[in-house]
Amino acid sequence: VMILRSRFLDARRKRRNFSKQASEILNEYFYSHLSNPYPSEEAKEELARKCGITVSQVSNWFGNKRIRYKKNIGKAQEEANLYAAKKAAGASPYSMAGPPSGTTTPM
Amino acid sequence: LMLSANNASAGNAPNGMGVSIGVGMGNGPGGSGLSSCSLSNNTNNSGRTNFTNKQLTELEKEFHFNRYLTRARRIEIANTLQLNETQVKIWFQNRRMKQKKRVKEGLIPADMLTQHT
DNA sequence: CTTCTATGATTGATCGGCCA
DNA sequence: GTGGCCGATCAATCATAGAA
Repeated sequence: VMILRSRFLDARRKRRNFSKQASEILNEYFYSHLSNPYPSEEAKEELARKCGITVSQVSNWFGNKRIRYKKNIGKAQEEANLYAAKKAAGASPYSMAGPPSGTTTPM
Repeated sequence: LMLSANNASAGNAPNGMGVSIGVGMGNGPGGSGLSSCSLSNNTNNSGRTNFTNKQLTELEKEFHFNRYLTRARRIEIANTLQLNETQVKIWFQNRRMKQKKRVKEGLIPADMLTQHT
């Protein structure tokens, strides 16, 4: 193992988890579009703004989320489906309540 | 040494995820025994090749010389580094995308293309 | 403080589309 | 038709933050 950690210089070293709210926004979008969790460039830009992260980070998040979601299915993942149930896509007539800020701006 | 930033970029959608499996892959290692160090290419259990430090260094050097490869150059490099032409080609494509990403977000050297230190 | 899990980033390789 | 490139994505992996 000298087999280097040429990746030492990788930026992975200093990673910061996203804020709780950012994760909330991302998960909300993901579960609201489970049938097609591939946000457009524009959608990514908006998510990035709302979350206070870069578009690239949004892409990374979705990439990881899709794969990891798929690797579970049948797990508590469906539990997280609560996100969808709670805020559903587009317009939830009833409660828009929920967690934090109601930055629910569909599109 | 160079800087490093992060990111990736966004994307739009193929559609329907679900069953994406099917990783067809095309070439297997050709069936080799194990991959250690010496001969043979060291591909992982999966089809991913683990480039050595030397290979990466050479590729990087070549990239700074030219961001695009000519067929001849590609063959030469592939030979020198004991890689396939395809691997070299793909490495350059990925490298170009990576640099673009860096330029897009991070502030990377304004002009490095015209190359002048 | 140590161990284990969750999560962000990196990267070789694939897929579809476009163009010379 | 053929081949390279681009853009997005996948899939495995790395390295660390955070929970137990």
